[in-house]
Amino acid sequence: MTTDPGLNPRQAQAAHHVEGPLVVFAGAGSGKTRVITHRVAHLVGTCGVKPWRILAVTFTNKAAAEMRERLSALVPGAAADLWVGTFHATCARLLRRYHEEAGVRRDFVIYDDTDQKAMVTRLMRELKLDERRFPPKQVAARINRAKQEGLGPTEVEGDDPLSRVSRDVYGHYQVKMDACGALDFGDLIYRVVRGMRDNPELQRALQERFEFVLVDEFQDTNHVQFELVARVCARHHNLCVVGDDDQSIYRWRGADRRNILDFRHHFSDATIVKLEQNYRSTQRILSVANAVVQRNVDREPKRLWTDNEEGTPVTIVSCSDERDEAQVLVKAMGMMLEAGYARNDVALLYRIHAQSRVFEEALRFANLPYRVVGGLRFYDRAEIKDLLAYLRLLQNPDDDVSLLRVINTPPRGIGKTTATRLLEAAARAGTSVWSALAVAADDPSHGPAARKKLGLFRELVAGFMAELEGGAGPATLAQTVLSETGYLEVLQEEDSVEADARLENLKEAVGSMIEFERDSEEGTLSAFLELVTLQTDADRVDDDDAITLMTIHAAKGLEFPVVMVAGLEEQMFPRRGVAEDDDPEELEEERRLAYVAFTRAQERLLLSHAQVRRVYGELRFQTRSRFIDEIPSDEAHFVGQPSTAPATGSYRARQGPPTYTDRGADPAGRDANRFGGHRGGSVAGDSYVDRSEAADHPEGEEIYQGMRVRHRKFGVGSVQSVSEGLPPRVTVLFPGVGNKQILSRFLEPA
DNA sequence: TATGATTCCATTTTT
DNA sequence: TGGAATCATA
Repeated sequence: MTTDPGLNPRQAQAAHHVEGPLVVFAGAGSGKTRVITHRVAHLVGTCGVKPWRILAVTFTNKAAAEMRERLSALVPGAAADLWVGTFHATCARLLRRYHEEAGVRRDFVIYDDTDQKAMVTRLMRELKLDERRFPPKQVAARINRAKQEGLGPTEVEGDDPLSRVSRDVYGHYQVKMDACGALDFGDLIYRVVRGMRDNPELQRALQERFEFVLVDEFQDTNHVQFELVARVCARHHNLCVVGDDDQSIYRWRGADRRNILDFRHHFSDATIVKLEQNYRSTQRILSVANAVVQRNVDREPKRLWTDNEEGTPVTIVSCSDERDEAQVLVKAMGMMLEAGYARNDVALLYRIHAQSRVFEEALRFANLPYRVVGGLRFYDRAEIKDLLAYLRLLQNPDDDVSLLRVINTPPRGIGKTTATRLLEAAARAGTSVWSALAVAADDPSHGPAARKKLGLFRELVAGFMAELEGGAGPATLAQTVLSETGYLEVLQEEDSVEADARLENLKEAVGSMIEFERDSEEGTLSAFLELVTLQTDADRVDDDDAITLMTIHAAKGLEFPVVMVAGLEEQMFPRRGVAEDDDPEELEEERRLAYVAFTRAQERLLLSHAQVRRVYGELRFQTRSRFIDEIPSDEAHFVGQPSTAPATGSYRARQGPPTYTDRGADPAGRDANRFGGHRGGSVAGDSYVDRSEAADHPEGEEIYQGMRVRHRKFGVGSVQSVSEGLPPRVTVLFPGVGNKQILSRFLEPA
């Protein structure tokens, strides 16, 4: 057995495992990615496994890209041939390759959740079902749930009205989707699995193709995903799964932790490896995270430990209300920056998106650049979806959802009445809307004006299709579509800020298509469309120097030197819905969520709670979270007014209420120097006073282009540019670091 | 067909 | 409370 440099014994054991099932319980920050990549490298490099016989599945495109990148460094040349991708992307690829065996169209389009909802809504209207009683959203959720369980329309259980309706709609939905040549996200996986169930040929082909299978984040897999990998591995038994049951936070999406917890029962000869050494966080941060998650009953026993420094105590701040909380945390952020942390080092995490607003306001007021992760995705913007709908329509005219989206966008006089008649005609004939459109010219139910307009639209689209046939790429097609439909013109004439932003977005979209044509092998429209629907904003680069705001869910897999978690109050976090059902499973998931949040922190962790909070416009008196009370008091430092009453509940009473010291000027925690000191700066209690003085006395005139300045963290650099305004912001080029935007008060002449 | 009024609803969202 | 989505009305 070779010894990989820099792998600890456990990591090496996992990395060098070759044959047979393997489960790796990888605690937060335990070097999981290293293990995975080294194992693949070992298989290819040492064992001589052909890279294209290895399948590695991740949950995000980002993780897939990262894995591929790291592998190309370890095993040059092989990385391109490996099957690395998300469940969805991998299945899409398989379905294209084996479309016949799996019984899907080769040129299928992929519907995202919005498209799916549009389809369900339309279907329910056609079926004359009461949308009030049975919200399409819920029905769609039922359909998705069924697919996650690997169940078809007839196999869905439940006798309540919603279940019946959902079952009914599900059946019709699949027929309709088929007619449209569309697959939703759930279908991608479900159809592969069904193909394998129904067609032994396909099953055998896939089993033979993949000699080694590796699944990351296995705690987040659902039932079909489990069935998929189990079937694929049934022949070679070389299934390696990696994950952490304590970080399972997607139960509500159908993820089942039993997949990893019971792995040893499903594969009785499985090797079990636990990675418990954490390389990320200080001892105190870990012990706080451990204290919270260890209260869970249903978990694989393990305890994360570290050789890292003890670190500063975790700071817990009590605030009067959510605005106060925002002010206090923003002030603390300022101190961290003064102590030498970069803005990119600091993250603010919260349980729900709605919490971000107050923080955004406070950050804007303090002039601190920030970025909010999540929210509206680029490809979800209306104008982008419009453009993509046109493009999808060209690829597959039977795609009803896309057709209906653009048939009157921009407005071309095809109103509701005409559209409804067209839909009815399609339903009567049992065809796609496009087919109905072809015969609409002879359909007497449309008036002469309507017929003419429908004909014009059909010709317009047919013209685009001819261009596609002629070999035009996505960028060219997009430009043609935007100009010939009058889409650009309408926006230009509107001449508003919003319209300009839309034009800008469309430009960016076309730009990305040009890039795609240049960089990708195929460069085809269908390849582009697939990429775009399976991609999220998480993949977009975020290299600007800013403080990061996001939900805890979005933070999974990331790490930051400084992490703040807001809103540690009962009902908020742990989150409880209006329906006061005490589901212990849900509480355990909240606890895992807290564990994920806390273990994002490398050096400093700050938690806050408010005593009063406005929720849906109503004032609510909050009790601090039980999670706070579960933290060992010698690991924490309490700041601010003590909370009203300690949380009550079934948990063990702590050793008496925590003692909060006066918050005063020190929300960042006393004695910041205790931590290592390599950050150089102190987070002195009075440092924010300097900041306010600095704001009163702008130092703009003292800083000039080309000047050499010193920053506590980045060292000496040269000023590239100075922006006007209060406070003045300076771009400085630090050798070896790059350009940084820095407030002038953090700089001194060098 | 476009706008303003009204009503409804409200965790988390890897694809 | 605030936003999105739907409805009513010119």
